[in-house]
Amino acid sequence: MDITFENLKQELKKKNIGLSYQRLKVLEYLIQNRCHPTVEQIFTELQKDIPTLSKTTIYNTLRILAEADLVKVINIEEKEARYDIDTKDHGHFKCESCGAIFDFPIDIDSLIPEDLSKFKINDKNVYFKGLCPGCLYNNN
Amino acid sequence: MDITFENLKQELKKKNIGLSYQRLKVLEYLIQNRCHPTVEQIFTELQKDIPTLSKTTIYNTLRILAEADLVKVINIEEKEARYDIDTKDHGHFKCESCGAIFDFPIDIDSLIPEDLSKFKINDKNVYFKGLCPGCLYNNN
DNA sequence: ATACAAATTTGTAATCATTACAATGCTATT
DNA sequence: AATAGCATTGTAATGATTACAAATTTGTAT
Repeated sequence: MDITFENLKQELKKKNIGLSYQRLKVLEYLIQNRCHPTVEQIFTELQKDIPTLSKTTIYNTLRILAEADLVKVINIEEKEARYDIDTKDHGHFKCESCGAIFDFPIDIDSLIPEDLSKFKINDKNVYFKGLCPGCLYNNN
Repeated sequence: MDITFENLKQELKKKNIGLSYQRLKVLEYLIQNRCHPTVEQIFTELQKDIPTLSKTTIYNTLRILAEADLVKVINIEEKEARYDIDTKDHGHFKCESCGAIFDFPIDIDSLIPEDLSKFKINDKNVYFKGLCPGCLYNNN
């Protein structure tokens, strides 16, 4: 299923999550900004539309969306969480020079070892770090 | 190369890292406690041996060991970092019920897609979350 | 051994993302 | 319009980590 605003609204309804203006704005932002934004980024941008916006609302909304599996939390950094509207399995690469986070395809399931056959896996994360082609080229 | 106290001491010398009592104690603790301990755990335990020990020393030591690639930082949790003396590639599974972290073998390199051929990969992490066999059995 | 410089440790204070909580505001239903 | 329940807001608390400066230890040259 495609990640469209309408589809996600359906999902929220299906899961009995109220479609408040703030929540829809957060969703909209995540759909349009696939750069794995931080709470700070989302807050700063949406504040332009909603002057009374509280950062707590962003935290609440993201927690609810994550619990409903509509958003994936990315803990690739030590300090600040990032959020991804794409919940399908894929890897993340963080450039240690420019800080950008890149998606890459990865077939995680094909590598799950026999050792885990008795475990119930709810969440799979593959994080790489290093230097992206641009920074390598510029010797950053 | 095996992970022994003596081998690690050699590594420290080779990298011009002073072999202070505190640093050796941290290494010793990590070798003997492969449960991916937190700073708090390491500090609490070593304090018994070194009453004047400061938590800052644990942080400093772990940062130095990690920079020297003698220890791997595990950011599988949101808040607290964990540390692993085993720097060879392997996956980590965190049980969301009991909190235990399990190692599992995984051939990460075979998964790296063509898309990343122009990236320099310095660090690879595979983190799963879910329920371990024990907790599944006990319906935790 | 002594003195000195450099490295290391220590303790306190600051930082900063996240969470707790209570008060206010909004929405839907009757 | 009244009410109840949910959502938002703002402030204060939490807690891991870092900054920093003083004190201690270590290594080295004399």
